[in-house]
Amino acid sequence: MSGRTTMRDVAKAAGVSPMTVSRALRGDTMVNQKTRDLVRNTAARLGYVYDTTAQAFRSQRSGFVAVTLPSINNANFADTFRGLSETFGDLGLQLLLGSTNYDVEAEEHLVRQLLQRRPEAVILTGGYHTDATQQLVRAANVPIFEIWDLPDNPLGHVVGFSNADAMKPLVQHLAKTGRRKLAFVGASEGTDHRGAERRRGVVDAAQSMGLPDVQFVDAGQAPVSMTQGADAVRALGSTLNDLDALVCVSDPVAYGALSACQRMGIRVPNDLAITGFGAFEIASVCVPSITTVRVNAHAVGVRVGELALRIFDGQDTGRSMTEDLGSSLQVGETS
Amino acid sequence: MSGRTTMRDVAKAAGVSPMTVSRALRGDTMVNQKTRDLVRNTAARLGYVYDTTAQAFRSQRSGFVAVTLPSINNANFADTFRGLSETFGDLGLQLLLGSTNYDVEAEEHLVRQLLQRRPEAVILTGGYHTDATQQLVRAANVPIFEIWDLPDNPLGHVVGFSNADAMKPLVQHLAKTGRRKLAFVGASEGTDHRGAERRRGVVDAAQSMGLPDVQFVDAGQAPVSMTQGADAVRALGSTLNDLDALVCVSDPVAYGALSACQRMGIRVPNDLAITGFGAFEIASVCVPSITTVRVNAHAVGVRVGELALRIFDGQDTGRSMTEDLGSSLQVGETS
DNA sequence: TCAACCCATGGTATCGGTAACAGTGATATC
DNA sequence: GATATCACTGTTACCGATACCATGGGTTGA
Repeated sequence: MSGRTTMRDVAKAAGVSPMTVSRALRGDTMVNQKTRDLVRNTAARLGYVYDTTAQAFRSQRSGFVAVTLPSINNANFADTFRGLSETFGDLGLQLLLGSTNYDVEAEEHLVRQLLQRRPEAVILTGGYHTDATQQLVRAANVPIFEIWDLPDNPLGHVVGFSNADAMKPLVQHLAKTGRRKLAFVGASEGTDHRGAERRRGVVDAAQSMGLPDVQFVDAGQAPVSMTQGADAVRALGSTLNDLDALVCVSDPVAYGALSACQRMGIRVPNDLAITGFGAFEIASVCVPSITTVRVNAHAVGVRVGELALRIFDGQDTGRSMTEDLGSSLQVGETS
Repeated sequence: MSGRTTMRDVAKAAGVSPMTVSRALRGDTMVNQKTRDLVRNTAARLGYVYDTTAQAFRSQRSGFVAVTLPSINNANFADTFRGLSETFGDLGLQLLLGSTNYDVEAEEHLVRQLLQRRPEAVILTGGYHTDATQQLVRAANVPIFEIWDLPDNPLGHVVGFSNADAMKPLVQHLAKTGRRKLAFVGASEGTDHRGAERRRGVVDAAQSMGLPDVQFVDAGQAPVSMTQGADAVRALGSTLNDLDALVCVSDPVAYGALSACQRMGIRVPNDLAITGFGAFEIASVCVPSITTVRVNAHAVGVRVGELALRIFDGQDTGRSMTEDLGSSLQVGETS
């Protein structure tokens, strides 16, 4: 009477054992249909609410999957999360979400906390983590997924794409349309690992194509916002005249750069090309539309869920799987 | 040996009782500093990972706060979530997030699932729910918060603002600058309750100011995207010439409308005014910048956390609190 | 010297489900 | 008619932490 209604109460009211209540409510095991209905009705009548914590405790299966994202306020990561949510939801698993704010130390703290909930799988964005984080998730002894990147030494499974390789077709496209002097607009060194990879891809591609050195425009701490992108470009001032193209770390940054150019009277794409990354909605809606790189963020989430299902089902145990979902150039009006 | 390391193992290795390990690791209770260090070192050496599920079970405190949002892919809701995350994180509580996709039935399903985790508080976006949802959360007997709205019959506490009232200064501003024939661009009836409130606010304000009837432009299912906004405006065709202003349900929709106008050669604001809602970053960055309504999404999250703290501390028990955080007009270049 | 008190620690029962195994009655098989 | 098989239900013992109470040794004060 003091606490909430439990299975025991339901059992008593229905005249059966608690075990039968457990079976009737879960539905997977054998119970007479009549008994099942009786129990379910009784439970509903008493307003019984199943206690997943107790179930998780006894069965040693939390029903959780831990997910870390650099930022939740990002359409692409949100899409990935949606994909994960749908797929794992179908498996009866709930997502435990944490945001690292692009900081590996924060990620470590977060992972420590998430692991205490005994997740049945761990999904980390990116392939760059502190040593402690790596040790922790390895010791957890559950499937590990690294997403949105193709790490050299993965912790477990990988579903992503090469951020560096993704930039090659973009640079080729720019070179082919006569742009030679490029600048990369991105976050300060050391904050955004995937952004740094993209920059590396641009620098390497430019070099291999015989273009002059790629200038770096520091737009501040990750995640770089539209405003930061606009400010960084505005700060370039007349230096902009020497450039042929601004290769931005993301579409929001590219859009900020575009708006700054519009305010400064620089004609895009005539005077300057601008490119983004991520194929955010704004890239195709804005005027002029932005040349960008499409990555299927939603598919990353779905694919992780599908692989996890195969692993839980006992297929593909042991072997670490890597899925390169690739990326594709999406040419817009800014180049 | 078979399972994971438990407190018993740590206790044995450190030569103390499990009870002492429990106290030493939690840190709030009385333990000799030397013993505490010994236990902590032993735990670290053994790679012990605290089991929050067991703790939650035994102490009947899950450490969870349930949150439902209409969509995670929305900068404003993401800001609210961030505010919640920060504030509840400081209280040692973890957020359990679910997305309803603007559907009260989906919300009911979600709430049912979340309550099984025995959250210590429930936070629902909006004030419109199914009867079953209302019954469920009431029966849960924990603090309830409804956010982003000011419901007439709140379930518990409220932190938000009036979506209808927020539109009044906007319509006044439009009227004052000579715009008379307004159209509201938003989601189909019945999908977006807060959007419908905004529309009602516009209709009422226009009426009380003696403006002609406000036309409704259906842009499709919520959440209405930039693309949907652009398509809806494009579909209006020459009808646009009869209008003075497009009042859009959100900034993304307004931006879509703006881009459509730019492509159609309609001059904004000369031929047509456009307004948004939410003060998304794009509203201030784009050219021309969009007139919008600023709501402090982040503050909603923070405020809920602060109120929850007061409730948990035993102050303000019983009484239902309502916090109207208001909103403010942010005039841009599109009007 | 002894009661009163505090600090630090240990022992035991228990939170609400379910795994594992043990019945029980009905029907099928030889 | 005895046995095997099946469908269904019950009994018992936990999962890993901690609430609650007990206890031992040291200090204080009269």
